[in-house]
Formats: sequence, structure tokens, C-alpha cells
Amino acid sequence: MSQHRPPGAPERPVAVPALPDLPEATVARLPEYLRALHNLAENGHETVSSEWLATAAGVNSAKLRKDLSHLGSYGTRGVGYDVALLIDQIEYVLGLTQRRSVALVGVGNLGHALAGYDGFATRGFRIAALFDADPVRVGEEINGLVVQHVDELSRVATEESIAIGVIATPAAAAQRVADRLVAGGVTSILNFAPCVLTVPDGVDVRKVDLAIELQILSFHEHRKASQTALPAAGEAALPPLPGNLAATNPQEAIGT
Amino acid sequence: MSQHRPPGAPERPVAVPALPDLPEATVARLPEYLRALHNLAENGHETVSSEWLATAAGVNSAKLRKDLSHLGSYGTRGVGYDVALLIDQIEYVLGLTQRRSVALVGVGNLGHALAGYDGFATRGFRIAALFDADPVRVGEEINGLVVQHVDELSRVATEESIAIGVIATPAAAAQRVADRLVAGGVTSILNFAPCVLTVPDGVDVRKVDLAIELQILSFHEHRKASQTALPAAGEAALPPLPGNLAATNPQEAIGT
DNA sequence: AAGCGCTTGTGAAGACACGCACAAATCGCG
DNA sequence: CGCGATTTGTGCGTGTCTTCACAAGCGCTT
Repeated sequence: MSQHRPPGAPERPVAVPALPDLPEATVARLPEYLRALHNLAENGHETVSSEWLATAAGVNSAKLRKDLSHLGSYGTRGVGYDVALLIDQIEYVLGLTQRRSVALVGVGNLGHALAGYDGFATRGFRIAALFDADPVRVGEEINGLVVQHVDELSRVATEESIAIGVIATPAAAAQRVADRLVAGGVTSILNFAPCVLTVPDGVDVRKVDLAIELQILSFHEHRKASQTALPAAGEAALPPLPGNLAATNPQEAIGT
Repeated sequence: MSQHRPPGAPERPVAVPALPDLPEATVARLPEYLRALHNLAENGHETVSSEWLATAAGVNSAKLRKDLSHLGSYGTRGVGYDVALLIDQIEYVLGLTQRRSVALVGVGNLGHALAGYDGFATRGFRIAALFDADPVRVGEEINGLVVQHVDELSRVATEESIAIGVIATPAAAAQRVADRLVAGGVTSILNFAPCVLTVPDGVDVRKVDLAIELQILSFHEHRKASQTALPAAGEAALPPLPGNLAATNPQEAIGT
């Protein structure tokens, strides 16, 4: 959350023209800008140019300006962007002006780590409840929270108005957990289980699969290796290490 | 890896026309197809239609067919795709016919979980070495591997020909770690630290930021909330609970 | 052997995203 | 007060990704 607005102040001092509907690609980059802006703010910067911010976020400056222009114009020509104002603006659009409660299901290997990950707390989220299906784990206390049985999931989610759920269970259990989350009123799910979830319309699912990321890297390894190893192949014209053009610049590599 | 080819058999029985250069979006989906295919194979399916596989992978069938067509055509009209053949094909393209060694740096909260995550091992990767900067952690044994000091990183990576590195350190240390990985000959990096890495051309970086995923979900929560709060907007209330489609959808048949 | 139903592979069109390049706006300075 | 340096905001061309729709191909049945 922004430390630039006193806690008691109204949520949004500057009028915002409703919620603009942003391109999905832009939405995915806003959190990155936000992180860079917080870094700048901590270092005492009050304004920042698009060039600077873009470099800090790993994108090119034209893209950054276009992204920000979708929020309405908040820069000053010849000067740059007001860091504090931009932070407020982005946090408002992302819905981070209220701390959001998250239910974490599955306190195994990964879930345990997520429960202790302070990156959530520092960026606007509060893990409000932990669940697991294993009776041995139920009752265990992690970071001040007691693990509850997954049968309680729907009830607790409803009672505490939890809107976001994180699934860190084995794949076999993920769909059942998702159903219970939905039944408990959850409308956004972050899924770490390697499987596809079926959810009703109106529920958003994002998937993070750690092995898939490695497999994508593996592909690029394979491609790089086959390029250097086969000078005689059809693509003979390619120099030993073309430093494949746009494909390996930071933007693309970082892109979701 | 595929269990459909005897361990001793030559790596690639069927000739593959060099490495086609695939659209990046396609590459990102191939691992998902692969996972679905392995599920099908375990359940004894020998062929699969694009419609079925697409549903299992969470994409639409036209996209799936176009993706697969980039690998060369391996389907039979009127029948579908040969599951075992397609698995081999995708694993070859992704470079998964050889088990790849990975160095994991940062054995804190998240790194510890990653070191114990069996999803890596089961999908073609071997964590070959663990590193940390904290002397207290050096020497600790995790899953049969001893944590080494990060100063050894470049040397060990070179000696063991490790091509992929995973960074699970705090953001402040990530760039230094990346530099050492590169110095050790690593050409692919999976970065869990919330920061942008600068690497030479020819090195691929993928970033996974857990908090960013939540922030993107938060945006959609915010948007949904502002829509329902304003009944004047075109979209009336969503139907209460559409329920899951038919009981005969591919997901269930696959039985993750 | 011919016909029929099913499924793949792909051309073409549309949607989206990206990056260049420049006009418009602002500030600081003489 | 005016001018030049700087930086934003954006129109536009380009390339990539997605989706539709259908011809071509395959196997099964009669």
C-alpha cells in the first residue's frame, strides 16, 4: 500500500473517471511499474521520466507511456511523472487501496512457503486463513494462523468475505478445492496445481506452474544448442551465436 | 519424460525436420499439452482428438491444431492424434529428451520448497546443486543435496555443465547471483525475486512473481466490484451458479 | 467400391499489441 | 517575455496472435 497518503484520508482524493478498461497486457505490467515506483519513492525521488521508469521495470519507454496513458494522463511534459501520485493511481486501479484477504489451501511443501512469504503482506494482501485436507496438518500453527480442515473452507470464506483463493494442493484435489472456494463466494483463484480448473463465468483463474516455466526455458536451451551444434543444417547462414535478435531482449524474456 | 520409449532406444526414432521456429505463444502452451497427454496416456488412451485435448489443456481446438501444425503434421484426419507419438514429438521440441540439470540459489522460505518440489523431477529436471549466501544454511542437507556457499556457484556450474539456474533469493541479491550464474555458463534463468535482471544477449530470463499474480487478480476483483455496484451498467447480475458443464467433459475423463 | 461422417490442417480476416517518430506541452533561463 | 531543451501523449505502420470456416483426407460401413 502507498505510504504517501495518510491512513485516515479518503480513499481517493483525486477524482478517477470510473474504471477505464485496460488492455490485459497493460494490467499485467502495472504491478511491475508499481514495484519500481516504490523503489524510487524509498530512494527519495519525487518525479521520474518514462525512460527511467521503463528501464527500471524492464520495458521500453513508449510502451510504458502508452500503458500509463490508459489510466488518464498523469505526467507533465518536460518533467515526467509524479512518483507519489502515480503510485496512488496505479494502486487505485489495481484495487489495492483496500487490503485483500486471501485463503490459502494446501499447506504442503509449497503452501507452507507461501504462507510464510512476506511478499504478499508487503504488497497489499493478507493471508486470512489456511486449509488442508490432511488431519495431521490441521491444527498446526503457521505464522500465527491455525490450519483448518478443508471442510470448513466454504463456511469460513463466506463468513470472512474472502474473495481470493490460492490453491497449493496436489493436482488431484485442485478441482474439488476450487468448487468449494467458488461455493464460498471466492471469485478469483490463483492455481499452483498442474491442472486445468473449471469454474463458472465471473470467476477468474490464473495459473502458475513452476515446471512449465522450466520447460519453456528448456526449449530455448534446445534451440540455442541446435543452432550452435549444426552449422550444416538448412539454416547454414546463421552465425554461431546470432544472439537471436528481439527474442532475447529483457522485455520479451520477462514477459508473462 | 515419456514412458513410451524403452530407455535404451535411440533418442529420436522418427526423423524430425530440424527445429522449426515456433511462435513464442505456442511454446508457452506446449508444456500444458504435454501434461494433458501424459494424463491421457496413463489412462490408456492411444489417440485423442484436437477437441478433447484442447479442452483438457484449457484452450480452444483451433488454436491447438495450429500449434501442433507448427511441429509438422502428426494427426490423422478423421481419427485424431497418436498420443504416444505426440508426447515424443513435443518432448523432443522442448528439449526434454535429455534430463536437464538445474542450480537453485537461495534456500530460504521459497527456495526450500522448490528444492523439495517433486514436480521438477517428474517433468524432466534434476536439481543438481543448492546454494545460499547465509553461512548458517551452508552445509544443510535438503533432499540429499548439501547446500553450498554461493561463492562456489560459478565454479560448480561450470564443472557440472549446468545450463539452467533458479533464483529464489531476496531481490537485493538477485542481480549478483545472476551475474555469477552467467559467469558459470548458465544461459537460462528462472527468477523468483521481485526485480528486473540485466543479462547478456543469449541468456534467457523468465520471471515469476507471486505477488504480481495476486495483484492482477485484485484488479479483476476491483473491476467486478465496480460493475456490480453500478447496476446502471449494461451487464445485469450474473446467473447465481451456472454449475459445471456436462459430466462428460475431458477433464473428468482424464482424472488428474 | 462408393458413400458418409468425422477430424485435421490452413487460408483469410479480425483483434490485439508493439514501437517509431513526432507534435504538443511544460519548464528554466537569459 | 521569448526561446530552447526536455519529455509526454499518440497516430500510424507493422507484426503477432487468435478465431472462424471450410476443403481435404481418412476410415468405417454398406
